[in-house]
Amino acid sequence: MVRKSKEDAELTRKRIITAAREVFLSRGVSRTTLEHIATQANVTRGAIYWHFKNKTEIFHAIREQVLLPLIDRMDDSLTLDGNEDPLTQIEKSLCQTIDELNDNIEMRETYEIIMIKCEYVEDFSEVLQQILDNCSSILDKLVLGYQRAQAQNLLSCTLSPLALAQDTHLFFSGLLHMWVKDADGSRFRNQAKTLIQSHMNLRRKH
Amino acid sequence: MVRKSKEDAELTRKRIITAAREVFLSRGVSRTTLEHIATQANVTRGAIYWHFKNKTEIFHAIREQVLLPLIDRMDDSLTLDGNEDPLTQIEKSLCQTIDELNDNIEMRETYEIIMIKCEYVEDFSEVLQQILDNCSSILDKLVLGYQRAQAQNLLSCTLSPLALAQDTHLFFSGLLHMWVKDADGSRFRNQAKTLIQSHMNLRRKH
DNA sequence: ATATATACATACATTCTTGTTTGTATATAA
DNA sequence: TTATATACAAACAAGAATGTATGTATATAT
Repeated sequence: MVRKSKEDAELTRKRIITAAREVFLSRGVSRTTLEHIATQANVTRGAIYWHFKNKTEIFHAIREQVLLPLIDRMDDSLTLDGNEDPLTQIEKSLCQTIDELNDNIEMRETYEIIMIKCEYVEDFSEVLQQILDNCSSILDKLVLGYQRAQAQNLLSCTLSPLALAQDTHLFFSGLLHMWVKDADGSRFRNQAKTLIQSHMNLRRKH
Repeated sequence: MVRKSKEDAELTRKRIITAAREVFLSRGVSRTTLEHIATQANVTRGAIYWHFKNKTEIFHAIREQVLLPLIDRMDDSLTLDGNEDPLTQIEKSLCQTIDELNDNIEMRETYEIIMIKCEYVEDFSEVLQQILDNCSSILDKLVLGYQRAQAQNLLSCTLSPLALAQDTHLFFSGLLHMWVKDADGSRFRNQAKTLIQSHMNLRRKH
């Protein structure tokens, strides 16, 4: 049998994406061949070429599958003003992302691939720009949070909301990178939340 | 003519390293072949195989050429207690690294390769451990600085020196990553020092 | 019921890479 | 001065990896 129903086809597509994520993770993006992915997915390269133009397109599919939902959640948790104070809100939002990394295998693997199993050249260099754009949008949300904190007189210092947001953003970028690299968890993964708490306490009045 | 003097041979070795750095930067480590490097260095693969076992060894040579001196300088500027106060000392040390990245082409290119043009799998996964070890040593130096700052009652908050050092370390890691990704300089490179200043001001009393 | 497009598998041709082997001119040591 | 090791260049062999072309069974539309 060859021809599958539409649902079956969509299923193979997803199998290919999952397989690619697994192989990318263990072999790195550049070193994995379409044959590797095909074997892992129990299909032939024919199937892959049917669903995707090339390896780069699979990479983008993996990214979208995980990143698009994440951005939405990040947006929500930083924009919605609940009944928490702004600083707690920021803290919870950061912690929530760490929780996601811990709980969501696909997200964790995707992050790991993006950060340390991929070379940003040629086709992939545009991803860098996307990452920077992404950062800008997160930064904007943080600025809003700190502005509200300032308005409510919650801040321990006179730094501008922008400066605080930039500092938090860089802190969190560093944390994510270290989180990924710290495979055994001893240095960063296990104490990520404590680090976030300290970071936020530094800007809390009193 | 084929056989060169020892000095000439050492010179070709360096030419190969420089060529490799340049090609790694533009094509990524995985996608560059030894032929690429040879062409760039105006030698044949024979010369490369004479001086290095394989591509991985060239990568390590590039890393050592830049990283070993850096670690020494970092050690010095954080360990030596000059006549500055500890917080200023930390700030200057961080700024100095940024200056180095701006001024030293080899260092800048090497950092870029290590951070976004290299996949940490197989032979390269051990580099991750080295990076983490490196971080530990920098963290230790920062802790010492903050301990002295605390002893001199310079700190604005009650956070432990360790917590402050971890926060600074993560901030600086994030900054370096963004510095590298921000090729056009608009978002991070041009204001790196301001960001460092803000970061340190956050912990200064007064 | 039949035609057609779909969802692949299989086979093929071509190009890249790598590692090794062989050759060789010449510094250098003895 | 001669022998030997050095510092490469050039040639060779073999295997990967890619993209495409072709084959084909079967959903699905008509």
